[in-house]
Amino acid sequence: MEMPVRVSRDFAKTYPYASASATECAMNLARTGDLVLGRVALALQPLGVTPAGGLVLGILKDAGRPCPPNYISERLIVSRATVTGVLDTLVKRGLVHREPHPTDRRMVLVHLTKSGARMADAVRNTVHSSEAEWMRPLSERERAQLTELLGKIQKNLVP
Amino acid sequence: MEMPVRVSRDFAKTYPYASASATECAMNLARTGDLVLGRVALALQPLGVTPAGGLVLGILKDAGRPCPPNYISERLIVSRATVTGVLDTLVKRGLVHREPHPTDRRMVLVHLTKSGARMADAVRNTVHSSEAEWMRPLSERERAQLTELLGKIQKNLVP
DNA sequence: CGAAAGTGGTTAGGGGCCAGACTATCTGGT
DNA sequence: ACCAGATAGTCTGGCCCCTAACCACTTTCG
Repeated sequence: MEMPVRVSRDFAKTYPYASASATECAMNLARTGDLVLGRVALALQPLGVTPAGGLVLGILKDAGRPCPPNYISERLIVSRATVTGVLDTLVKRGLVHREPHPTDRRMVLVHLTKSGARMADAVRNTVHSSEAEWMRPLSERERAQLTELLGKIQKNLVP
Repeated sequence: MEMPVRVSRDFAKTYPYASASATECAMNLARTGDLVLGRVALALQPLGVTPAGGLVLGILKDAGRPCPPNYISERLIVSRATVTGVLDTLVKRGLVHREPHPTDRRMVLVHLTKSGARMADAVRNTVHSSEAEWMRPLSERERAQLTELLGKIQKNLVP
């Protein structure tokens, strides 16, 4: 497969209303993002934790105190239903446990266990050292450029 | 949320072995890729087809003839088991049907139905016109830069 | 020829993600 | 005090994705 992915030679003729450069950006963005996510999953596999689980542990660790699932869902930019599922698997692995909120009985507080806290550190270390590896072919200048370009797209996409 | 996503001020102190620029690239890559995929799903929703299903229809359309699932799985860079599932939902929607291979009895050939072929076109049109929208904030020069940078990362990630 | 190795598709089981529905609980305004 | 609306967490049912195991069929090779 070509890298980066390119549109076919007659793209402009087949899709006159489209933009070849935009399509190439979108395809390569999706592809590279997917590759990176796959690599994260691979790097975390030996730790016995999934990317989603690792992110949740990091959020709890950063907060420095037990948090309700709703807080996690906002940070992760993911639905509350999804957080319920991720927490279930973290509980199964003994990295986290749920306790009722002392005053608001609608809520639950998610606590990091000892091994959950250790795992949060291990995840950060693993992921951050992998990232340096992945981005090696880019100079500092190119990395700054890439981040800027991605930021522009995000601003346009998020509103 | 900041865009692009930035690492905290004391990142270098907390993770001395890591690279802040690499981490920012990775975070924004994952985030932007995810945003784009979400937008694709959103754009396709009115058509009643999912991104994975849309890609399969496109592969069949491009091939111009019935294809075995294995071929689709290689093109999609996805496991055969996943293709089985995606085909099941396409069959349910009447966009595709399976026929036994005439000579090799291990295989199946996936045929586009009439409405599947129409859907393949609709998907392409919808996605390509959305892409132009998403990339609007980038000049032609910036788009070329972005594609090049992503290509470098891919080359480093794939082997 | 006939067994071993390879290939193609599916199934089973584990996650992750979502929308929508449901329950329990809080809060605000009358 | 009370009820309507907001909020928190969960469950259901879909879809996507993976690995491993399985079965049927082909190919290869002694």
